[in-house]
Amino acid sequence: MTATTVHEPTHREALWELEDAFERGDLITIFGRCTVEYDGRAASSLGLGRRLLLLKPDGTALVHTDEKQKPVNWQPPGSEHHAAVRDGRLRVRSVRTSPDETLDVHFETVEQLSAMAVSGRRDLSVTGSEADLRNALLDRPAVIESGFEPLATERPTDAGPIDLFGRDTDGRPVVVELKRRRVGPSAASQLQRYVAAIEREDGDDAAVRGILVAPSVTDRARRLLAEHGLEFVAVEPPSSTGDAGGSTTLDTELSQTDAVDDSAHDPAGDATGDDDGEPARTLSADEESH
Amino acid sequence: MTATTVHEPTHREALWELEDAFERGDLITIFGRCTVEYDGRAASSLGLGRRLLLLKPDGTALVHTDEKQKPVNWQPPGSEHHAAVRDGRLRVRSVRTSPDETLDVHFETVEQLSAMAVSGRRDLSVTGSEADLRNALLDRPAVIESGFEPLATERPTDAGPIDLFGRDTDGRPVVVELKRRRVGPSAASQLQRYVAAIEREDGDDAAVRGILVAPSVTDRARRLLAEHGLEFVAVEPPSSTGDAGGSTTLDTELSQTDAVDDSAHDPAGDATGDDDGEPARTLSADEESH
DNA sequence: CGTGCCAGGTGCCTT
DNA sequence: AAGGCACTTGGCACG
Repeated sequence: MTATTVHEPTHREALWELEDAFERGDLITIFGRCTVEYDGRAASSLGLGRRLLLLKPDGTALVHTDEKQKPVNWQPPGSEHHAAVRDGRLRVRSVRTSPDETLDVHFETVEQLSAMAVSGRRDLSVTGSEADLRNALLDRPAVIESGFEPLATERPTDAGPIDLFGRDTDGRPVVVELKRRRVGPSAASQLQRYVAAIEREDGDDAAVRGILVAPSVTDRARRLLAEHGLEFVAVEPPSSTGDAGGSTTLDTELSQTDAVDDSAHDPAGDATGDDDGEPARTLSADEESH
Repeated sequence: MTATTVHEPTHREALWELEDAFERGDLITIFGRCTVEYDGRAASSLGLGRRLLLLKPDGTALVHTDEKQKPVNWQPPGSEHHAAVRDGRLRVRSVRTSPDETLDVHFETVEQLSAMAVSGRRDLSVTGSEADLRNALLDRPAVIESGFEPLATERPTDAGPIDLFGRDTDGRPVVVELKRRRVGPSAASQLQRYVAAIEREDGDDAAVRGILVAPSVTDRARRLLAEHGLEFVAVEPPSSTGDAGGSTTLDTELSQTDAVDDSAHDPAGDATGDDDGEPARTLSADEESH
């Protein structure tokens, strides 16, 4: 049996089971009436109630109620779990250092205690990240702008690494900041910092352009972009469902190593057209008043 | 009994128990060998392995392994849980809309299924937040600067709400941005946006000062502050280390004013605020509400 | 280990 | 509902 459970144990029985489970490196769940106190980076206290305590062999401790996704209290991995019986009651204490933090769970009653041997693949691959978006744009740089030439990704600057750096058809340096979701003012500020850093470092007389690539942008961010002469290109992240008007959709089905050249495969009906103002994809922030 | 558990049920038995537990609004844990697939804002797939599935009556679904604090897969509150037996195996599906997201857990074997009736106080009071820091500073504005006069908190601007707004002894407007942790460049940008907003809105000829209040600042952020003529004041956030008692003591340490640029308005000495000659006072940011 | 930044961030609150 | 932001953010990658 890979899962052992005791129902309504005495506090001392629970303690024995707990220590055995710690020994085996099991994943442990304890359900019962308890109080919770946390003290460390902040401090909190939680009155008596039925909750689920989840203890992981890596030192994680999670206190869950019947609501919300986040635990009401927790302790990060690397903490040390200790169990003891004080005043006839089970106390589970999870401690870590730097910063010093302590989580105490005092059980009034233990209704159930389970110990499970957990194993299995933990390799989870998530697609749809910003890195995926970047790769898609490297495959099709024209999505950003016709003739845009990528030169570097994660180019380091004084202000931090630039998502995508390149040149436009006029040879002007272009800083591209990628966001996979609708962006607020902070992203505009971030782009502005990068542009300023490149202007300082390269010291070129050629003005540095800054382009924010995201599905959409909030009003404040749009104004902030305009203030700094930055641009915005609407691009839906890869593998996203639905299509918002005026934005380009990237499909990353090119994961096959064979580079199927589908450059002619342009789904949008709008002309790939002349380089005079084509507002469908690239819009200058100071002209698009909405 | 408030917790019912079945060990190694058949998939069909597990389904019955599950549906009963859904009906009762129980907190449910399922432990077994399973695969997990998620598709929505992103997409992921997880191969066969022993994991713990936690289903909450509010629609939350969490898949936990033996490591890490965050679940390896999840579904936020408001989702709908569905259970079914397909090909003789239990499948738990959690779905939500806007955005459309689906989480599928296919069980090869169900080793344990528990249903628990959870109730209890959920009122958690956390001290040490940014709001606490702000209250402490309202009590002792001299910590920011001798003679600083707070005028408003959360003052709205075009760039968003300002944490703390006031005037210095010369009557110049001061924008204060509070952070409870060591800050990076984004906080400096945020402060800069607020200062610019106030300068636009008030249109005063009096230059607007910006002060970042935080425990410490990274190098890049420091340089960024200097660039924009912004200032930094080191203040430790209220912490409750050393006392596990009921009332949280917030001892706000007084640190030296650290004017970043040389055009410092108030260099050296008197900003240490020793003019009020008080021993470090304990500031209660939170009335004993329970 | 600190620094910086993305995240399927989550949660809270205001407009 | 959308926007803006704090968070015991968590987690990762890099110097």
